[in-house]
Amino acid sequence: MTKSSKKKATIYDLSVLSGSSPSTVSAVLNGTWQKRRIKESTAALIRDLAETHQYTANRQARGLRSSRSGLIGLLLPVHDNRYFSSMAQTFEAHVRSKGQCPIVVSASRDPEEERKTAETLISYSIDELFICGATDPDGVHEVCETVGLKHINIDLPGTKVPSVISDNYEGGRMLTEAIIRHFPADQPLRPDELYLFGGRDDHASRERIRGFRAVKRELLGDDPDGCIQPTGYAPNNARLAFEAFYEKHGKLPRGLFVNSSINFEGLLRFMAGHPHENFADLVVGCYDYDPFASFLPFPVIMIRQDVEGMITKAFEVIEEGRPQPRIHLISPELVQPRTALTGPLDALRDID
Amino acid sequence: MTKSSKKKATIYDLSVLSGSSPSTVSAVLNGTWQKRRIKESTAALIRDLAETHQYTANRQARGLRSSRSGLIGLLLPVHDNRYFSSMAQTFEAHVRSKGQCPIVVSASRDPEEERKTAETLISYSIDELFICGATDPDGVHEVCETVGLKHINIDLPGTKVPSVISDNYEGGRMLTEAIIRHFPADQPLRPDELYLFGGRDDHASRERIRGFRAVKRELLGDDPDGCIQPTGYAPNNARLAFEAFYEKHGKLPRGLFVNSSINFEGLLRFMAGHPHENFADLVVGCYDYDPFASFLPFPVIMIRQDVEGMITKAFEVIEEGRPQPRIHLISPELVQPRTALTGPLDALRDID
DNA sequence: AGTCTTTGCACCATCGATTGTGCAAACAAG
DNA sequence: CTTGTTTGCACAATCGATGGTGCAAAGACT
Repeated sequence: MTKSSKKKATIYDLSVLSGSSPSTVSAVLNGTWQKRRIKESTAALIRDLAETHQYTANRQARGLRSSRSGLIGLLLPVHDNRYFSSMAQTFEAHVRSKGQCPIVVSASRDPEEERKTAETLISYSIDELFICGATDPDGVHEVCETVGLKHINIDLPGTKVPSVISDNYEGGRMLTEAIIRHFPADQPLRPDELYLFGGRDDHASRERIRGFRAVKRELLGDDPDGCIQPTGYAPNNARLAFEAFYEKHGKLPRGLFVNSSINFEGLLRFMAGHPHENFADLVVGCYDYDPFASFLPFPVIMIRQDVEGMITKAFEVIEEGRPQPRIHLISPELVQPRTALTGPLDALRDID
Repeated sequence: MTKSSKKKATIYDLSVLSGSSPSTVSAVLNGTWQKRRIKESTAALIRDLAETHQYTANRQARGLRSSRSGLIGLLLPVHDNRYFSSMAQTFEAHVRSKGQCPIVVSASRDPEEERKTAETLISYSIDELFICGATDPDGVHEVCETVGLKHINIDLPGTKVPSVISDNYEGGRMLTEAIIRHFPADQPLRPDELYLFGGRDDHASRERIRGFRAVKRELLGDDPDGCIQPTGYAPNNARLAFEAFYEKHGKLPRGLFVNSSINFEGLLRFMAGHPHENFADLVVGCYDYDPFASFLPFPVIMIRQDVEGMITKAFEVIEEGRPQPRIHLISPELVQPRTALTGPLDALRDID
């Protein structure tokens, strides 16, 4: 077993082996060697040694010195849902293509935890932070600001730095209209038959609700307050709301605008508890896309947010110097029932 | 704006402010101060200063000195799927509860990328690496081994270090049996009507196939080779396989064992292309659980792998000194159609 | 041959925290 | 009052890479 085993080679090891100084080795291996007028032959020798000894730079040492780490952070509410996991997948691809290392962490929609998590990432000297779906983006902003960390909001906007979010108003309108139009003309939906469940008092929910109500008024002529049921994002709270409605009316509303796929899981839980109902007349619109949900036994119209578009835009905006804290809207897409869209995974090849 | 803004406080700053030496400050703030016989009053003073100046240790500096980073890595094939995203979610909770920081990265099932990614993580001096679903776990092992990094395999086993995986044989048996038994006695499934699609030549697929074939032979008396269609994991390859079958036979097999939820997406894509088929007689078993898939218009029996159990076991095993490279089997769970299980998200509270 | 310029590289401080060691002051024992 | 012990902390080396500065040797020029 060669000496190369067991401990990583450092520039000092290579310096001894090559007969050059550590700084020369460093310069050669980090690309600044031309600027330092190192001979090509010296560089070649060192590169060779680095190769055979499998040298890779210690990022902590480099980061300590340069106060940059090569890490780019993504702060998510949760991992376990197709919207956010595709966010992670897309984010990772972008970061890796820039030659940096993604670090994706979730903070459970808890403002306190969001700040704590950001602090932790900061303690690793991350270079940039993408704040996605944060409950308190401006709180996270504070902690970034005090250390001069570049950051940007995604999915839910803040007021201090730029935000890249879905056009939730337009999406809410599209989805609501699609639900209404899905009913045949001879059995049109009444205003009190179209409910919105899920979400809470955040920007996205408010905008979707605004779109929902506007379209209801335009197309159905009325928009009763009681049809808005912001139950939060927990599946079980959504389930309880459906239970309560069902208890009271003996059925679900014919038209359902579900605020997210997580809330939609609450609807599934409700349905699992009512195995003999067939929900024949039901039309569901869900603000999020999940391929399996699209093929459920009742019509499910979905909104797919343009994750790729949002991430791309966010990277563009964050590169600008000190950009204005404006909101960039990215148009989402309406997805008809029984549609299997491709996603970030399709970009990967499958080795067989 | 107080001086605390703009740049982070270091132990040197606090050392000046408190009149103590940097080493004293360090000892107080990292908990080793009792061992160093620092007076309680000195410690209190320093803790106070640290608090008001929002001191947090620079992890890169600490890591450089101690050659530990506080980072624990999880290497995934992909993020964007409920199985792996729940893996990430669960992993993260465990790591955070140990006071460390999770770093989750995906490597697209590509052996080369798996090794490269591990190298990158190593360059950040991660403390442990969990290798999940790797195509070449032993390749990753090599790179970990040379630097003495603790690691463990999950989901797909290697031969060099312990592995914690699903009991895929038993799971394959359960799922196959459940599919067969789902057909009424008067219209029993014939051996050539039960196909397995998806997966490839990895340990998990082989074991599932072994279970599948064993049960077919036991219950149906035969087990034709042609019924095994390992199409890889890409949704589109699975779709093409379904397409081809349909082309040839004018219908799908009545019984379908789909090797993963990603492959199942291939089935959806196929179905989207055949909108007028109703697939009335179809029974699908899927080796993975997705709540939405469970409620599709045909019976879908699923296997939920015990992610929480696997992660917990993996943490136990990795704590043992130099454990044997044995395989730990974790039993998966059979999930009947129309079942909405709770997941890692339910452990989070929802603030309203 | 003497001066000036360029080439090629070595030296050393530095980033922030950790940790082994040394040592004065306070206290105890004789 | 002297010697020995404990308390409480400061000092300084160290982790690995970076980058400013300095300087000898080689080449150019007069």
